[in-house]
Amino acid sequence: MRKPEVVPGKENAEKNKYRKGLWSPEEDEKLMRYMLNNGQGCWSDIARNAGLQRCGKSCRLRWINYLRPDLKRGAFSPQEEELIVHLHSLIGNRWSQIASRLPGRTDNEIKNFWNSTLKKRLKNNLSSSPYSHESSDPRFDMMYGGIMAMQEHDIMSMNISMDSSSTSSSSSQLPFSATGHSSFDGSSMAFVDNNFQMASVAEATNGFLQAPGGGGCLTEMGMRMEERFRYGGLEGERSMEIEREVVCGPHEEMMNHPPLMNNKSSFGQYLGTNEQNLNVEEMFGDMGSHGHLQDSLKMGSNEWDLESFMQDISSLPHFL
DNA sequence: AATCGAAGCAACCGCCGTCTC
DNA sequence: CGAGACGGCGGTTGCTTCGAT
Repeated sequence: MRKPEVVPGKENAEKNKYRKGLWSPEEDEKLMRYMLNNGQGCWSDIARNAGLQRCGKSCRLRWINYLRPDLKRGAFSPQEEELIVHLHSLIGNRWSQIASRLPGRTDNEIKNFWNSTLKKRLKNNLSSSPYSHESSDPRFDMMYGGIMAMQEHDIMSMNISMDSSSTSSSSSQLPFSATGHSSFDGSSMAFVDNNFQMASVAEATNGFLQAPGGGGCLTEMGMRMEERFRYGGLEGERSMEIEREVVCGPHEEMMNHPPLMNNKSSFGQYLGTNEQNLNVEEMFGDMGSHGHLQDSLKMGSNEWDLESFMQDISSLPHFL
């Protein structure tokens, strides 16, 4: 935490107008009282009118992260942890989006929790066991161990499951779910799907092993699959281009070792074709008919609609 | 009791998108 | 249409706490 301080120097006069550092109880009280009486508005005005020598941004942050009455205090519940891990596997470091799925939790809180606790736990789980059997928390094995096992056993084919109609089986616990062998033992694991089949995972994993950082990224950090769907230029049609980005390791690993295969054609290579036009309903099954997602997919935007996606994944079963 | 390092967390920084003039 | 203000977000910093030695 930071001590309250005022930066000296004339050149910083503008900055000096505002206090920085820790909030005093008096400041908290001023802001709280003002917010409860007047509600939210322009944060610069709030700071001024509440009699605070803080910039609007600082007030906003304090309110959102600490003073808001609906904030939930205390440790994260196991369910919350699972949801964070699950959502992070889907959308990465979009903390505000993740926070929006956890009532009473802030993006900052979740971000801190992830960086200090969950990330470490994931790492420990991976280093303790390349396969999921011996690690302490099977949920993380599900997330990060499964694909490692695939690579290890050179599975030659797998299907991508978008079967969201199964709402209670283990197959629905991941965006790509393993059915049949939820333990991800690799020896007989297969990703099952109704719709399309990935021709050669071996080819894909070979690609990763050639990534900067070498195969180590697979064995040390596990692998993470991240999908991005692009749909554009197909107005009025349900077909869309799918761009699949497969990356290895947690986020920081991804930053260090950008994925080699991150474009449309590369995924086509995975599939053994140059391009895949996929039906949304086929892709998402029932999920696509839940409303927002399918609608958003038809909008002709070049980026998929995250908001809608987040709304739609609420219809999916949670991790446990 | 003192020291040190890791963990946890509050808050700042800088960037980006949106809005307003 | 461009500039500036503002809000939101993710990344990062640095302080406090706590446990181990």
